[in-house]
Amino acid sequence: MKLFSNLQEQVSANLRMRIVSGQIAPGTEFREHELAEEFGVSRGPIRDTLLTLTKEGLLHARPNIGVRVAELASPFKRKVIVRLRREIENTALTTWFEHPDPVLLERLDTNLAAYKVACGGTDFPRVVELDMMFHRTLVESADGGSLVALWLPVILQMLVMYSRHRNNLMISHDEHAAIFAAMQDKDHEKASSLLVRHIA
Amino acid sequence: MKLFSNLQEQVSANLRMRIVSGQIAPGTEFREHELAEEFGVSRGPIRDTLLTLTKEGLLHARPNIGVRVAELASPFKRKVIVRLRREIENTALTTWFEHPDPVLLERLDTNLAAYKVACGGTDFPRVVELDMMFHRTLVESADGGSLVALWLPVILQMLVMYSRHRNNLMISHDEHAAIFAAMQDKDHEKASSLLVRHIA
DNA sequence: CAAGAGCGGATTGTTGACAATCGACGACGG
DNA sequence: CCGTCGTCGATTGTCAACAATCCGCTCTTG
Repeated sequence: MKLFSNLQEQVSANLRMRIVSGQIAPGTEFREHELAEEFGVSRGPIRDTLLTLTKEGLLHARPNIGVRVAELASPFKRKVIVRLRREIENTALTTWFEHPDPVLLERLDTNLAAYKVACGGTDFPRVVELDMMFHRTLVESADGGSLVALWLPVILQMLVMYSRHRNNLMISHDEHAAIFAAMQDKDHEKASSLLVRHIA
Repeated sequence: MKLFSNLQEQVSANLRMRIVSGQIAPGTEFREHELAEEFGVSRGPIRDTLLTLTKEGLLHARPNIGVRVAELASPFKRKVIVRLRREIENTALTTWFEHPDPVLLERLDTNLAAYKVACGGTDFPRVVELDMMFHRTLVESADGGSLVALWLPVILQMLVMYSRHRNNLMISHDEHAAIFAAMQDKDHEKASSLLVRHIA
């Protein structure tokens, strides 16, 4: 089974994680031809990828000039982003507590297990990916995942800011586990409080 | 002076406004070849356009199948979107009141004049565009416009829901004018209240 | 008659070549 | 010596042809 049906998604997923995990520094310039050669594809899918990541806020594109990795968000933007992310994820959490579906708990449990394993390994982008996947699973559970598209650019901005420090992601796992535990206990108040504090 | 440097932006702006203003119904399928013929360009820029509008939430794309105009947002999603938009725009307004720059007032005044004229005309997409531009100008004024990218998908979703009824947009003008007046009077409380109530 | 494999047309995905545009460098003139 | 203009190389923008994939239809088969 192929994970991605087209090249654009493969390249996008790869580059996205490399940027978000801090492997590529802000300001780095991308040349379409270089990327095409590196990934062994033509410039077509590369152009799609650059457009995608630009819309996600990870790249900054200027017509006829080129594209570069976006600079870190300003303190002002950070504050707004934190509030937006809290708004979205806490809404999803509240929705779940209205009809607590055990399927979500299963998925989060699976994620936490994989997260713990990844923390002991050396594949850093993988750790970032699992961190993000925990929250994505939560957001997807509400209203058929209609909020994911709005939520994605927000969390990507946050990850690119914080994932540079490995320590954050280890702490992150414990906080995820605490939120999960509160959900298992059907303690809405506590889970919500932990989630909001986790997002900062 | 050319308004857009490349074809993709021209086509995107055109289609975006046609969708947002309700000229193209949700569910409508797009064929790349047809659009290419209609706009007199090749499929390349069309593909970029479809990708762009998909990321903005106006289109729904399935790999190897095709793309169609996205369905109207669910009531759940609407509530979240309203809160997100209030969060962003009210933050921008608050920021402005910290250092009230008359340049913003000028721009809003210009917009209101054009808005009023457009309301009397027949170019409906133009009216929608000016409605959106009022809020965009506000959001752009804060922190060098860093919030615009996050704000865009949100307002597009709202416009596509409400712009189907011409009446809303006439009322909208008066509410814009009221917000503008409160800003002129340096009445933060009132302007903020009007803005939040306007966004619903 | 129903279910499923296989064919055919239509549509998207990918590619390499060609055109347009921009930034840097150097020559020229004040 | 400094500023300006023009040329050149590099890079992005556009295009049309080719390949891969999917949907609907038909034909077979139990």
